[in-house]
Amino acid sequence: METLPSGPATINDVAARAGVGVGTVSRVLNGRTNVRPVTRAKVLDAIEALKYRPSSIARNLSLRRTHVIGVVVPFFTSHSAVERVRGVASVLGRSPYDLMLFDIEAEDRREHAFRLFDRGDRSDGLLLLSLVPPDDEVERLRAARLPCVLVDAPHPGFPSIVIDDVRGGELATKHLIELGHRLIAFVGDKPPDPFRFASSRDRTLGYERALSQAGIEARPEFVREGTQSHQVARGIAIDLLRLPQRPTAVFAASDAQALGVLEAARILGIRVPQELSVVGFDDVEVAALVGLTTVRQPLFESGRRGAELLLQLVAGGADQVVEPVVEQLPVEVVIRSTTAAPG
Amino acid sequence: METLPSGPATINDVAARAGVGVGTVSRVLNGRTNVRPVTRAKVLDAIEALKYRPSSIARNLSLRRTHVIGVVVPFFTSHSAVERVRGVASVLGRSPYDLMLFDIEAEDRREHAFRLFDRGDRSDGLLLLSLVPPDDEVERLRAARLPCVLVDAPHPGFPSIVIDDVRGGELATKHLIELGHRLIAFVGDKPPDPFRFASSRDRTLGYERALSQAGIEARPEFVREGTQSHQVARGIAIDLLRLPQRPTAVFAASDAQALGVLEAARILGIRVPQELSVVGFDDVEVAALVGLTTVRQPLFESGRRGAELLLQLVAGGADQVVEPVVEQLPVEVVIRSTTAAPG
DNA sequence: TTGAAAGCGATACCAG
DNA sequence: CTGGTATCGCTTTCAA
Repeated sequence: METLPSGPATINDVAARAGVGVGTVSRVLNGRTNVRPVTRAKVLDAIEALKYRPSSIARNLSLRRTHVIGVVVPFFTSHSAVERVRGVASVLGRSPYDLMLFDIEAEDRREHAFRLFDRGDRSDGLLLLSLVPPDDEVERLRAARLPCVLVDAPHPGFPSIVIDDVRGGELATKHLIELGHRLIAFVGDKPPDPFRFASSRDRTLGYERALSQAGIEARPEFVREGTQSHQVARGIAIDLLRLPQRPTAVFAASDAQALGVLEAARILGIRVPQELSVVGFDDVEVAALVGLTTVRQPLFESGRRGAELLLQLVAGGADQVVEPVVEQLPVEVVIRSTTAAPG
Repeated sequence: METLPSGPATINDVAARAGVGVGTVSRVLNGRTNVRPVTRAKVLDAIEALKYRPSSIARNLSLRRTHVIGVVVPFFTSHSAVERVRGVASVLGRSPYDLMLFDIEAEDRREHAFRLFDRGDRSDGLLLLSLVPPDDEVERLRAARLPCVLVDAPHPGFPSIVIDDVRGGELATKHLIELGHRLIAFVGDKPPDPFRFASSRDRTLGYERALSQAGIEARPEFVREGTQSHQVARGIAIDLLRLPQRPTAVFAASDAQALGVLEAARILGIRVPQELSVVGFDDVEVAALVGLTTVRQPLFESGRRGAELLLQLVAGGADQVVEPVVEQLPVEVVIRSTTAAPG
């Protein structure tokens, strides 16, 4: 009979069976018009009979493209990151691109750096969420002409989707000031590691600016730093709320941290918002559920826009001139039930 | 001087520059020992000078493996799915495998079916979360000898990680019965589409079983079906709570739906748990935050185990005999503050 | 319109 | 030990 089917059918098998050349099969596969209908039919029959499916790997090699978009995200454990990834997925889902997820939290930094950027040929484009690549990586990315877009992190070399964190921090703090608060504390992130982007720091800046604009003296003991986890934030907040001169309001650099503050208040028997006002940042889904007043940033939208922009770059080809545009998304305070005038 | 560097350096460039054959370069690259130190040094120098990085694509083609694990997830918008993916990511992060995410919610079914399983050569293994593949796909997966593991969905052909949904539903309902409730309603999913797994249906079964065991007559008007979204569940719950004979307790097939029920109660001014008890299912993070009594299933753990099992299969090679073991993870009721004896 | 052949960039076998 | 060459499965000139 025929050659024994060792493994899945290849384009050669199809060509042989249809009695044509591989080139012709390829043309049919790619919807080229310059194929006689009769020939096309023969090829289609062979494909059907052999249950042939083209190998995307071989295709990748030949075309020098992967149809994959890489999404690099630190700390995939955070709600905000997930929300952004959702935005990305919503765009890629309607495109021919697949989504490769690189969670650098889960792996050793060195290994990651090696693997991810090994050549940049695992994906046709990279979306970096909330992290700024070190300079040497930037250089390699450019050398590899790999389209890149940053979300929630600024970099002079790449287009980026950001928000005005300073302004966000300012808005939150102003809201508290306008309610009449004067003793306002801040709970934020630790100083960032080389990879992560320091959005929290900018929010601190906004906090300080709002205070000084209102003529309120900043108290060093009111500014605390920890990690994003609400557990850690809770501990920090407990310290804060045990101060001899206790703050009447807390602005947290993220909703996760704000939730920790809320827990701390509950533990200490401090009523919110009567005795303590709390403002978060992000407006993750939980915020609405627990009635947390917060600064909303368009998380899903940022992922969506980032993906759109990246797809555009990818489509534009490697030779286009990419200007590192900075797209700024709006922020706004969403007032719910964790803030009120000081008791 | 040398050939102009059109694109990144290849293994040929390295071989030429080092004055050796490509075979030797490949050996060095792959850490083979049978290379003279001097030769190795020359190759390493050339690699360094050329900033050469091997092409993973070409590697894939030659090796016939991708070092990618595909994770197929419907409804990536749900917390439980995300939690599972986290579990998967935690395992893959410490492995040489990358994670490709296929969100079939975001794309057209037909397109998906074509793309995802086109040949199965985009990944070395597939993890299917909460969905059962249609029979023809199963056949293709087997034909392609692509290792597969199901999480939160049973199938006679593949190993799977599951929980006992019937028992979960039973436990939840029993908890309510033991509190003294007799008018217990159920809010669950719609009948499943061909793809999605019907865990909700099994939970209904458990609900019914618990009722009958307690000698409580099941009321058809107390069993409602909608979607997973809490918005829809809220609407359904409002209907339910407006019934002439209103239930004193509701068991929801997921925490998302339970949150909808909670909202409904708030809207109607019904106090929880005094006038209405609510039990959810999953124990997503939010559940703890809002104090929801729920049936805990190990979401993260299920992803973790699934990934571990899959990696094992992948390592085992294509020729091993895979018995479709079913691994069952435990469920338990977590009692918080949304359940109490009927008022 | 179509077939033959040359890449794409690695791995692996086979002599030497 | 090492170089040469076939191979992986597809796309794409280049002639015919």
